[in-house]
Amino acid sequence: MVDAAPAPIEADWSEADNCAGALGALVGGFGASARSAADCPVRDVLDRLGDAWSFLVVLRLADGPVRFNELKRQVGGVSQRMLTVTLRGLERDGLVDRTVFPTTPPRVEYRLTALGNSLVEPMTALTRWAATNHDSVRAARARYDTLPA
Amino acid sequence: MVDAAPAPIEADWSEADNCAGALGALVGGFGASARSAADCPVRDVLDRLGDAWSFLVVLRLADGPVRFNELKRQVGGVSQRMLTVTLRGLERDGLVDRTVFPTTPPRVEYRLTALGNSLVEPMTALTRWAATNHDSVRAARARYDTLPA
DNA sequence: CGGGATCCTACGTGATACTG
DNA sequence: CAGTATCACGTAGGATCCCG
Repeated sequence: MVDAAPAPIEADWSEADNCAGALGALVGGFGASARSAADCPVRDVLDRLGDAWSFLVVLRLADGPVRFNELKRQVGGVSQRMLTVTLRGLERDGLVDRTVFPTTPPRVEYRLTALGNSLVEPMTALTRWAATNHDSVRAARARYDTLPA
Repeated sequence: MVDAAPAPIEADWSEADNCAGALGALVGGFGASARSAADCPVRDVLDRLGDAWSFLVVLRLADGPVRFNELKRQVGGVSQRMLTVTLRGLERDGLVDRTVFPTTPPRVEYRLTALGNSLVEPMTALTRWAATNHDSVRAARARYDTLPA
């Protein structure tokens, strides 16, 4: 198997207002009711999209089905193992569909599920923000780094 | 200092189409031109929002200024160090503003900058998606985990 | 209260080799 | 081609102590 236990994060959020304020309300209101990260949608879902790879893979898959190695090339910089792990995770979460063609050599195609596709739009919003404000961020960094030691 | 080197990721994306397809176009088109992660807006920005903390902190800050320990409690589960590191990162990126009141005991307030605020909306889109589809994701996981060994 | 400095460990990650 | 298995490393992150 490839990395069994995902990490048994089990802190005590009993007093935490994890899903914070206005958005907390939007999300459904947590705080005292949330027992673990899994109970907080924001965390649960974002923890997965958190790792750059998942995000990039979904983005790439938004263009249509792709084969493993093609995907690997297009994403770029991802190791075979991480791509596999990432795809398994996305598949597990029902965002990606994996199809194996019993040919030789084997052919495996990955594509977004309906659920996965519904995620593309919100992700695009963030991506667009990134594109639009990339310069501002870089400028801010430069400024910050040129300050006192 | 707190964690100097951010991580010298310097792979060779020369052939990679990092910002993928349709969104790649939207983003500005990379591929052969991109030399490092820093050149890809999606990666550059998302790598920061990637870690759950940044995302959650910004979300919380969207409700208004907060003091350090208050923020720590509200986010929940974050260690003092990580909150500090996270806030420094956000400050560096120009998303968060840090104000120190020279009182005793010290009082430090964090609030979103204009740039930070502009990020709230796209983040909300993702958050809303998470809230809406959390059940589907959990269901998918349960299904996946009950399959063949 | 806010946070800097240290120490220490787990696990994420890449490189490599093997299979069908 | 599409993985799986193994190993070895780095660093992200938690715990702690202390200072202004």
